[in-house]
Amino acid sequence: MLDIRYIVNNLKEVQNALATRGGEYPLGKIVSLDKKRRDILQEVEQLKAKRNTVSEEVAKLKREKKDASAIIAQMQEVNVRIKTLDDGLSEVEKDIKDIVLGIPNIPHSSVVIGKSDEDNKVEREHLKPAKFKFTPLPHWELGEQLGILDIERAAKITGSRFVVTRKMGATLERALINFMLDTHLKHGYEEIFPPFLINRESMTGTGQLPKFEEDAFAVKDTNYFLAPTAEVPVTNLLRNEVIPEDKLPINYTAYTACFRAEAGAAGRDTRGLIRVHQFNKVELVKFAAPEKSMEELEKLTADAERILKLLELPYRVSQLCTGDMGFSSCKTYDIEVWMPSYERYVEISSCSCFSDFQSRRINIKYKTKEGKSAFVHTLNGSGIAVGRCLAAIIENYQNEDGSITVPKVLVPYVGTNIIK
RNA sequence: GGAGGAAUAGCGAAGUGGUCAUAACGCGGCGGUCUUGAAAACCGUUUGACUGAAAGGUCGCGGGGGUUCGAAUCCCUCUUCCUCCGCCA
Repeated sequence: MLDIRYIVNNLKEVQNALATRGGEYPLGKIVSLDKKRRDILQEVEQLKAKRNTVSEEVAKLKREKKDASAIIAQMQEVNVRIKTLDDGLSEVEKDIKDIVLGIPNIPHSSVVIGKSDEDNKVEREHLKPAKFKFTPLPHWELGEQLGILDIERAAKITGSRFVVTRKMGATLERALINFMLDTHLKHGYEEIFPPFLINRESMTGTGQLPKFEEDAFAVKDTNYFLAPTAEVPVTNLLRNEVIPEDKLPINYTAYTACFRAEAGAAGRDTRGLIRVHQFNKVELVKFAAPEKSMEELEKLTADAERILKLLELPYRVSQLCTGDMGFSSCKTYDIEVWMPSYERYVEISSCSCFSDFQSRRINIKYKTKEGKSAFVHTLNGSGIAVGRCLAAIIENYQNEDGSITVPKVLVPYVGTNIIK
């Protein structure tokens, strides 16, 4: 949520900044509604001040055992007016909020301006994709062949876009989760294991709702949603809290299963582990002072990259242009891993700074020693998507005989260096 | 799932319709006096949001709603916590 006062005072600038995202937003409407709000506020507060004064008079008269019925009757009338104004006020406030909640974050000034993913800027690449002397198999074929992926039976249990991992596949998946968490713990992150069911307020806080309700699974007859990412529970961990400045930055890492309806993805990436309704992910979440948040974004991205470096997987990092960034983000780096069967890079992590967009929604502040308080900046990124990582390992580490070499760092976790 | 109790400042806690919540009292924090330094003692200080050019005003006693001229206090509702019972991994 943007700062309404900032919108009102910097209308042109906000308009231009949002235009780089390629959308149009009713900012003028906000300005006029805000004017209306303040007009009502002024009138109703004056009346309330009067009421407070008169109430004191009533108390005084009663104490002196005098008659107060005249001014009480007068106040009854004033109260009717107050009630009307108050109702009008909450209506205007709701209208403003409805609009503001639909407006995306302002891109950071350093972000590349562009329309679509074609305008994203590749920042760096790590390792060259390997050239196979044979035709590499896609992970779903090799996985089924080795009996470590069972997509058909997953469909029996639940439906399409679900997977079952088995034997070394299951072990490898569990190993990846532990390896990722262990690595982040070594680099200053605190481990969080949150609930997978999330209430509406939390989903709204981090921006999944109200705009993207169709992307989430709702639990029938409850107020709960299945977590689409650990970002939601972990960011909301500090909702309505004030953090002493010397505690910043706060670094959390969390493993959760993630659940996504993939409503708009019919026919895309239908095979294998790439686009499924339930997947595992290790997430990184940071809370930082505003002047440090861009620096922390670089660190967070490096922390996510570290996983791929240690796994020795080829990847690249792109900065998303204004037109391709997510709704709440002010700057985003995507990390993409090389997927031989696709013959292209596939997103495996998305690292974003949200400035105070989320913290204003969910009221997370920090307080300096001098007693000044302001909204913190929130950041998060996958550290990294486990399912896609598993797919990348299967494909990039496959051998001609249909076996898979286990990445060196995972050997202690799985107890073998080859899967066959 | 059933029965009862509770929620007030950083913490504990008083206040149960109108001389006051810039909230008694205690602890903690911060500043100071004293001290070579520290402790103790003493003195002072210690919420946030909105609105307004300012003076000022409004709101905030877990959240929301209601009664009243006036609500921390009465009523409804939701949430969380505690105690007991039942069930359970």
